[in-house]
Amino acid sequence: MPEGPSILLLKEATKQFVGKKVLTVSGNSKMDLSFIKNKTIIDIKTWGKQYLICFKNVTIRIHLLMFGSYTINTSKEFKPRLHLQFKNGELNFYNCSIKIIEEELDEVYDWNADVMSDLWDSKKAEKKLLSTENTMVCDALLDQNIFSGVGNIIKNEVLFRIKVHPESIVTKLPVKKLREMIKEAVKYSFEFLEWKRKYVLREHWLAHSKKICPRDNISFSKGYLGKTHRRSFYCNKCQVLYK
DNA sequence: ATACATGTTGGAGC
DNA sequence: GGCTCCAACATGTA
Repeated sequence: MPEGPSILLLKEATKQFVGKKVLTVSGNSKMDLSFIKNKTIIDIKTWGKQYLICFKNVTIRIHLLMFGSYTINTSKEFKPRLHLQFKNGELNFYNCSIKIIEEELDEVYDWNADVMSDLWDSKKAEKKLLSTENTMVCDALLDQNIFSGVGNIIKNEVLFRIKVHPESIVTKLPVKKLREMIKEAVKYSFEFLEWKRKYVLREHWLAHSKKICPRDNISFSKGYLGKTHRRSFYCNKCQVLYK
């Protein structure tokens, strides 16, 4: 489930644990995380698709990858990768990737690259995009160093909205189009967030996993494009190829 | 019911 | 070293 907006919802739902002390740590993670027992969560942050549980001097990074899931104050039948027990409540993560971060987060993360952060910097994104060489827009949108939080659904929807073919080369886009792409990546992410919150995300898809272009009423093309080989749905008629 | 997917990482091979 | 491909992880959905 997790593109950036979904992780923001996870953050919202777990803010209740900030200030709480971890009473028990368990799970089937290969990593030894017992050292966070009796530590207090001082903050919960996100960077794109990454969920960050902050303790004094250390952060636990959770990435839900493609099929990760979580439960709050309930549990599933099978064993979680990570279970955190609090005095009132619990937090469980399943099938996720876990990392321990000991560095200062500001050293690890470029907050300006997170499309949903208050610190998002579109000018900086533009600079990064202009410094790419021979890069397709379908790959650029998925580049977490440029658009942290953007995933495949957002990619497909943004390109459809701005009428750009996924195989277009970033540096061949007119500057106006490039800026439109940057702007729309942010705008769509926030719309995604609100639709997801109301469980109506899917019904708002115009391109992703669709068969027919709603603008031209002709078949969408489907391909595993770019270096990332991720599914692209696009209309050869209304989405312009800049090459 | 078989195949595929909202993602990333690390290693092999060139 | 850098690029690309591939397997691996694992579950919900069509």
